[in-house]
Amino acid sequence: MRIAEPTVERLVLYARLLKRLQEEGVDVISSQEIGDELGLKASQVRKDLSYFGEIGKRGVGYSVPRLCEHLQAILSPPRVWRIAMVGVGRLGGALLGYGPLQNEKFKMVALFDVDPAKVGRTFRGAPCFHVDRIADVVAELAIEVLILTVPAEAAQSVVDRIASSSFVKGILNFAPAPIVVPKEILVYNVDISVELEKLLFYLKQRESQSAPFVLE
Amino acid sequence: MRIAEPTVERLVLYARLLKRLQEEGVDVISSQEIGDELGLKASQVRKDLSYFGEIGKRGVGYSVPRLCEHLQAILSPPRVWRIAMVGVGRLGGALLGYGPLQNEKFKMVALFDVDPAKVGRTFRGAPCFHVDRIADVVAELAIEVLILTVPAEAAQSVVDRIASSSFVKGILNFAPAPIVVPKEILVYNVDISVELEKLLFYLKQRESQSAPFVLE
DNA sequence: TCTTGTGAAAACGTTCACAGCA
DNA sequence: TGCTGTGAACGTTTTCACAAGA
Repeated sequence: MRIAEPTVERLVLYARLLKRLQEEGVDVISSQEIGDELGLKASQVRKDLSYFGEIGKRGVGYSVPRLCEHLQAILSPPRVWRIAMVGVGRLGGALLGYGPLQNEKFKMVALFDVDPAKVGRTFRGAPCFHVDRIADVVAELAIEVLILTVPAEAAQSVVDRIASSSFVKGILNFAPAPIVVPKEILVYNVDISVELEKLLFYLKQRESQSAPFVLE
Repeated sequence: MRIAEPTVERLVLYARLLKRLQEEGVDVISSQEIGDELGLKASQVRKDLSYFGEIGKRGVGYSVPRLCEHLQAILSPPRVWRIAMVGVGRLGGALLGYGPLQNEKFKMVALFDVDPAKVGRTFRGAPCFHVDRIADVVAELAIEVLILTVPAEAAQSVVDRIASSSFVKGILNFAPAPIVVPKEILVYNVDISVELEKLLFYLKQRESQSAPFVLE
């Protein structure tokens, strides 16, 4: 069955929350309580969880350890993904050491950059290659996922260089630019300035709504 | 009229694209061409643009300078927002210098951290205060928007300290934690590890689909 | 003829409301 | 009685299909 993207997003949040609750020694939790914690309707929580079988107990709620394990299983990868980061600038560098991204689900096996000062060095255990060598290195090291933290102008050229080989299956794109990829490659965009623009747009809207004598 | 969030997101992408096209000296563009560039259906592009009046020419397309100006006007804020960043760690530091966030739509007027080595200093023109002083400083400097780049555990406590005063109207939350805010405050979450988890989830799904003899 | 603008239809996601079970 | 699981209703967003205009 196909699981909708908003559902997957919430599943990650449930998994995080349940892990915390388990550490706190909570035994049982209701869909209502989960919803309160995460700002969701109880019915939403129940529907999301029901896609993966009956896991709660009617009249009682969800066993925290059981639901936690269940969610881990749903979100656990089939194996450890081999991933690489392209662009070890300010943002890339920050993400390399970013706690929430230190994860047992993948192994950072290579870095790529154009800066001669970085190429040849090793950062947090991952060797840095020149981007010009990306096609070869991706094949040699069997890299499956790329984290793209290059400037907008460079994003598409990186994609083009790895698109022909069928090693890369997914890209997490931080570049503020849309990238065109073959449909075999799955792309998620994290576009920081788009999020900020959206926030400012709706703040503007709210402001003009509350302002008197302005019709829009 | 209320504009749907997915529409606003695409408007930002249109604005970016049109700006580039204008610099390249392109004169006219069709909804089909815009769609091809951004991976959207032409009908989607037309519907989005039509919410703000008839801007194209039938049989011809959209005038690039005209559409560009139109989009700027839609997305332009009523004034320069006064914003602050809470948490000048690895990620916060990277965002401070991040090109796409150097923006004439807002001014970074303050930073907050708990690290004594940072408090009292100035980074990129913005003075850094101790987080304990946030309630006062937000009021003094009339800060309207916060960028939250603190650890997950600290996010809610920051919010609680500024929630009572009605200065802060929006928060861009990078902490991998849900935050509870009064409904007057608008929150956008940028949760990097959630995006990566979603990518890995769907990669897993694709893999198990193509694998033979596995029914799921 | 070509491309926009737009109602209507379809697809998608959320919420409701209640049956079913502890 | 209380809370889950779920079909049906609802609301939202996307896509279609075509009339209207350059």
